[in-house]
Amino acid sequence: MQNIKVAVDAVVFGYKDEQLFLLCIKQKFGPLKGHWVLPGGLVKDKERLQEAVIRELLEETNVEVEYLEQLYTFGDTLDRDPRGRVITVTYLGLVNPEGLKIKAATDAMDAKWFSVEKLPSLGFDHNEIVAKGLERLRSKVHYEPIGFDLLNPIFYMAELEGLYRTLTRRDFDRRNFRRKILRLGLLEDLGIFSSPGKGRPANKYRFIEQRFKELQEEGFQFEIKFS
Amino acid sequence: MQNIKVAVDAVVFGYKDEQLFLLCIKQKFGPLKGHWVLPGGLVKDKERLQEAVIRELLEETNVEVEYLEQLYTFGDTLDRDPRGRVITVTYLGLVNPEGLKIKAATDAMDAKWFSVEKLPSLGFDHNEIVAKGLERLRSKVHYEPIGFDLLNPIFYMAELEGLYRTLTRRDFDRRNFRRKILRLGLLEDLGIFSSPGKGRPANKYRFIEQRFKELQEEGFQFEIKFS
DNA sequence: ACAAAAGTGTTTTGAGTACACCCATGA
DNA sequence: TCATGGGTGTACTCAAAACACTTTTGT
Repeated sequence: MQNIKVAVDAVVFGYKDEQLFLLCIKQKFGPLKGHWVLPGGLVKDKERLQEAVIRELLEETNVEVEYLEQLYTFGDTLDRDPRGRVITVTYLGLVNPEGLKIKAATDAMDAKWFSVEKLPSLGFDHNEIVAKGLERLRSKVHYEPIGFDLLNPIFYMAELEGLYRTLTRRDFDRRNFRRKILRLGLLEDLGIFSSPGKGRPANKYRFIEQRFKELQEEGFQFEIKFS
Repeated sequence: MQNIKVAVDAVVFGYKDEQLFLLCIKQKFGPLKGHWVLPGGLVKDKERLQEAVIRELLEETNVEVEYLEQLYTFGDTLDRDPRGRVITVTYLGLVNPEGLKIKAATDAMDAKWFSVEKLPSLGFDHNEIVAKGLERLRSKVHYEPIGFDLLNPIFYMAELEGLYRTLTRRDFDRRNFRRKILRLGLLEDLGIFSSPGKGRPANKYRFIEQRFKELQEEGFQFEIKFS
């Protein structure tokens, strides 16, 4: 008779000011009490996997994600928990700046956003999971328009540019990036908005979800590369 | 107390003569007795997931794969089996022509290679799993050199070309493909071999695994695209 | 000699890159 | 007016695409 438990864990990223953040919670019970870990928990018998992730995220962090996809299933740590073997189906989630802010308020609780550059040592094999999530995000951003889920629905070109700079960890020409991403025909120019600071006021843009879906039907492949 | 069982299933592809084949087995017991399904089964308590796949493949089909990677975890069919909920971690496997032949001999048993073009209706949600596997294979072949695992270690350029034609379902210029793949610097020209049929005898080539790993370290990205 | 398949060469196009330059605001 | 960042234009490079052509075998 098989004795394996099934859990879900979420690698949720947020973005702000050229920095990528990871959502963590502080363990309250169990052998890892006091350690930081990823949000997650056991799946209920009558619950879909993705539902379980969304539920745990709400319960533990009060965060709602903009984007969610299955990442990988980790199940090779045979003796992680003395009470029995656990395999965990992990998900990659993205929140926009709203989600990021809300959480900052509940900061005093047991959930916190960590800069990806200064991650603490997480419990279980969660650092490994984060690595997988980061890798997925960083590679996927090249050939799927998921970066937009980390921004406000309406954004400045410089923000999109900064996001890509942060995620790809590459430096590229501002002007060429602009042209490259505009040529895809997926951004709507919303005209000039109030100036955010110094210099000439900038236009804001919007990702045209609908247009993307249309193009996708025709076999279009989103792609943005850097030298 | 959670009551979920964990299984693995394998989507194993082979290739021959411009055709892609899928490995299936005929169910001997249970409610789906007599139906074709993917090789797989329950994971043992002290067994890694990938080990379970390899074990099941050997037990059920006597096939050894050349390549194996985790595909996706299906767990949303809450009432698939009356005896309880099962989530299944699926794997994508590739065999070279050797593996394909061996199996053809055991044909009379309960394992069989089906042309992907003429797949039967599989039990459970296995057709959905195959779709996922096909999609993964077809997209991954563009940016990772996994196609070679479907060929003999030594191959004619025309074979490689046919493989890419089959997988991408696109027609492209023979000569441009040749140049494109040679320019990557990952193939060793082994010189002229015996002529396989009509026409001028062809050179054989070998994928230089070692060279690929070296380049990968330097941040090289394998990529082969078609218009 | 001819068909068939392998291998090489050439032209054209267009995206990627690296720049210089102009524009509109705040101070 | 000057500094600052936003937006536009242009020359160069090089891979991708579309071709014609030559080479080497079997029949």
